[in-house]
Amino acid sequence: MEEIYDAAAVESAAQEYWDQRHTFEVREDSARAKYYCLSMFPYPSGRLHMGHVRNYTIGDVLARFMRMQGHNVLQPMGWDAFGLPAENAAMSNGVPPAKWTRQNIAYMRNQLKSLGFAIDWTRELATCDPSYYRWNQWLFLRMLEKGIAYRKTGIVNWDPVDKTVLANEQVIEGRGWRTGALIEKREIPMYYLNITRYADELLGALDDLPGWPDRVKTMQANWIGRSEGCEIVFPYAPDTRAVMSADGALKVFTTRADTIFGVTFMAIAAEHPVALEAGKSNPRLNAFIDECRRGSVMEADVATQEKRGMRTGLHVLHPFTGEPIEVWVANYVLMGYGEGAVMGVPGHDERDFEFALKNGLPIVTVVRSATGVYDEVREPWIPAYGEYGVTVNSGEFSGLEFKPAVAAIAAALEKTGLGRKRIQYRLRDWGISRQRYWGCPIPIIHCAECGDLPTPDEQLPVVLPENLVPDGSGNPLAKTPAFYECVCPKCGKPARRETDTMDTFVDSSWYFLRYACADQANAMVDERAAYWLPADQYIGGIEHAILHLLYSRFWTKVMRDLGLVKISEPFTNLLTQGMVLNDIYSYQPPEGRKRYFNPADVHTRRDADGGEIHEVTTPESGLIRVVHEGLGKMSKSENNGVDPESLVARFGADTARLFIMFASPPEQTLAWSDEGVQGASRFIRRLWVAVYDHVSKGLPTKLDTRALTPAERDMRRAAHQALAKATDDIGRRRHFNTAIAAIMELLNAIGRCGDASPQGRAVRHEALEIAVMALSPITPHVCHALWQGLGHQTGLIDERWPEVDPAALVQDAVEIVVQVNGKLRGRVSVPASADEATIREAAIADEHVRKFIGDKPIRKLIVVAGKLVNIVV
RNA sequence: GCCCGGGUGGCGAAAUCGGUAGACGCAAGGGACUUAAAAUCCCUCGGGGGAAACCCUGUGCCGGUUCGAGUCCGGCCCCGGGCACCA
Repeated sequence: MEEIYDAAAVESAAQEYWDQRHTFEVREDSARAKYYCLSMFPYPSGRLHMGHVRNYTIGDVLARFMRMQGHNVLQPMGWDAFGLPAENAAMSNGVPPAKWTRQNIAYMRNQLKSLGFAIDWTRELATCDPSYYRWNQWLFLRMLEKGIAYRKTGIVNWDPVDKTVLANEQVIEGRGWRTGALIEKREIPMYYLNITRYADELLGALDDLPGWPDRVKTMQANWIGRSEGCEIVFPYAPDTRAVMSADGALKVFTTRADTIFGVTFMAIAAEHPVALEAGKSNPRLNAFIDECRRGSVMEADVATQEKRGMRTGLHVLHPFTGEPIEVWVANYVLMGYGEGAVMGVPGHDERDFEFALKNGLPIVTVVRSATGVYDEVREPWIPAYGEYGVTVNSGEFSGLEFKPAVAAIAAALEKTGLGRKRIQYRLRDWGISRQRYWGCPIPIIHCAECGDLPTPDEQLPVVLPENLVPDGSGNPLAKTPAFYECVCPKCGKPARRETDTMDTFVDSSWYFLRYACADQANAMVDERAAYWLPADQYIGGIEHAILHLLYSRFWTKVMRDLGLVKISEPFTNLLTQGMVLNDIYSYQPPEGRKRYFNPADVHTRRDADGGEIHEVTTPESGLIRVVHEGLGKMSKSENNGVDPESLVARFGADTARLFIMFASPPEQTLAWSDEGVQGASRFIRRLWVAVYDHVSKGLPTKLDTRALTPAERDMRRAAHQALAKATDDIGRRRHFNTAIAAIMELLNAIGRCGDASPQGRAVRHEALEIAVMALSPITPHVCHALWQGLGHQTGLIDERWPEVDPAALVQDAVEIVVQVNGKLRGRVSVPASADEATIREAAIADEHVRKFIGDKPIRKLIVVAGKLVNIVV
């Protein structure tokens, strides 16, 4: 082996070795245990960033580790290739999204290859290829047949200047990002997937996912949000009936039917038909409705905005008392969620309480506190008002606890047809229509006479033209007759093709199935999916904890119900990687769009008061001062990614991999800093030198474990302890940083041991082999070279993971910590086999401990076997 | 606003089931080697006191449970993620 470690030479040699032997190409093999190691595929944004390196190194460590444990390992890679950034890039530089995307894929593929991941590249896929997205279209049509896909209206952000629909990300403080125009809500027809049909199963099946982190399961359960309650009908009063020129009712859902007698107002959404009718004859109300219809559709905005309302002057009737109740329009009630109406119980709901105070509405106490905290609800609000208690002022339903009250009220409502018990989910159906170009076309044909028809299967795929360049003024597909002009499959007359495309979450909801059979031209999936799925390990960012992971679970269940797969859940084990954060710097010019600057280009200095000043030199305006917005996940939109390329060029892929794995455990959020990269590089060089020094003196004699000196036994124990720790940390705990620390400690121990005797060299040889093998999943290239340096002809990746020798771990004596009143006062060494009485005596006998006991009587003495004694005086 | 995480030295972190707080590394300071630099090796390194032995104190803040709390419970503060059209 070479004396000097040359990362570039070592890495290209190792990669060539694997490539030539097609080491990571795998076939289905029913005789071997399979291990499908899946990482979330990247969006081809242009360059890898450290979040990708972290994600794919975690996957690679597990793939290589499991392979060395004897599994048939599949680790695939692909591209989540449709999406908004390609259109944005097209707008700024005139390149078609397809070209931009494919260039990025080519570049990033090379970056991934330079990092030496054990990927089967023969299965690579990109979601923008017709051979992939045709199956989106095909399955969508099957869903349409089953009624899982359907059409209804939905609300979108509308930019009135560019006359285009904007993504939430493109709405900044209520204005369009390019035009600065105030955004309006607009209702348009869209396609939806009926995920709520699966709500119950998606919720219940979380219990069958022991390999998922609790925090993800909790988030999903809360997102689905099952609540038991009542649907209650408030019939129109005569005034409302007159305005609506029909009979009707406001329908609400509530989990607090026990408070029905506390209803003092009704709140409806601005888009509600009753609101719209009432607005026609009331200009002030109409203006308020208009105001509500502007602004954001985002839940975060709706929830934080000031709660405002205006009376309609109309009334509905209380289902029990028949009393008229005033109907208000409120900006916090959303039409898209439930029936667009809620009952207002200011006595026992905090939001209603504030609304009532502000608008001078009556507050009625209808629940008596179970703990006697209050008699009557009055200002200010206290949390106890919202708690369960016993009903009062509720007519025949007074004096009941929560559950019996709800049961009695629901039964009474059912009798009169004015309500019933119902289960409601917070989860809403998944709207998949996007008024955008760079996505999978929705395979629908609109015929003036025959209506909306599915594109016949034999005409699939509906191919997206790849040469268009969006300009920000709406979907270019809608301006391209060659795309949208078509023939009605039913009547043969000219018809118009749907120009909306699918949400890119559709693409990512099943790509992991396609990897099993990416070359299959005649079906969405084939029998190979049955071999590989479910994925044994899925790895990806915690930011996908809800949407992507929930959609993938839903999609899998739909495919199961269509008989396409046998599995119900796609991912057996989930590792949610913490985000790699970096500083965000921005500059808001007096006019136009906010610009973001990469932290690498920002210079920070201190002003006279010690405050920080951040500056960037720009070609067009010279030195400008930028604002530090804080830390955020590395993303293209905030331009705070760190390209690993320079790190790889300077130190090599192994150092980059080792550094990111050593920085923290994978689930933890990581604020980016390259401090410490020197240490990773240094450690690899030290390992190289240790192996070189060892083998340059010739290969050792055979190890004879019975003929070791105490020091040699210590060395051997250190090696096997490190192996045991690394095996457990990688295989079970997934704490790669402490596995690395254990191997560092081992190398330190090897360095301290100067034993040059034949058995001393044999022990060192074993220890070095353990260090090289245990580190190999993390730094595979250098370990590949060192393995050959240690005298092996084989490729390390084809070796079996070493076994811990239990005999090597045996210790004669153990150190026991002695506390007096919980404070550390001494340490005693006792035989490993010592019983409790011996330990107790040794502890009390310790001179230093006695000083602290003094002449005080021992009141209590706790012995923790093998660890600690606590003496209480 | 709601849901989910996190907060430990100058920095990244460790402490796996309530039992020695700071393993392993970075940075810094001191020293060795060198004409010099780099690299490498050795020593110091939470704060306070002390010549030292050692003592006191310390895991975001306030309170509690326990022989013993970074870890469990209650209340807060701050940071990050998600909130359905960024991916």
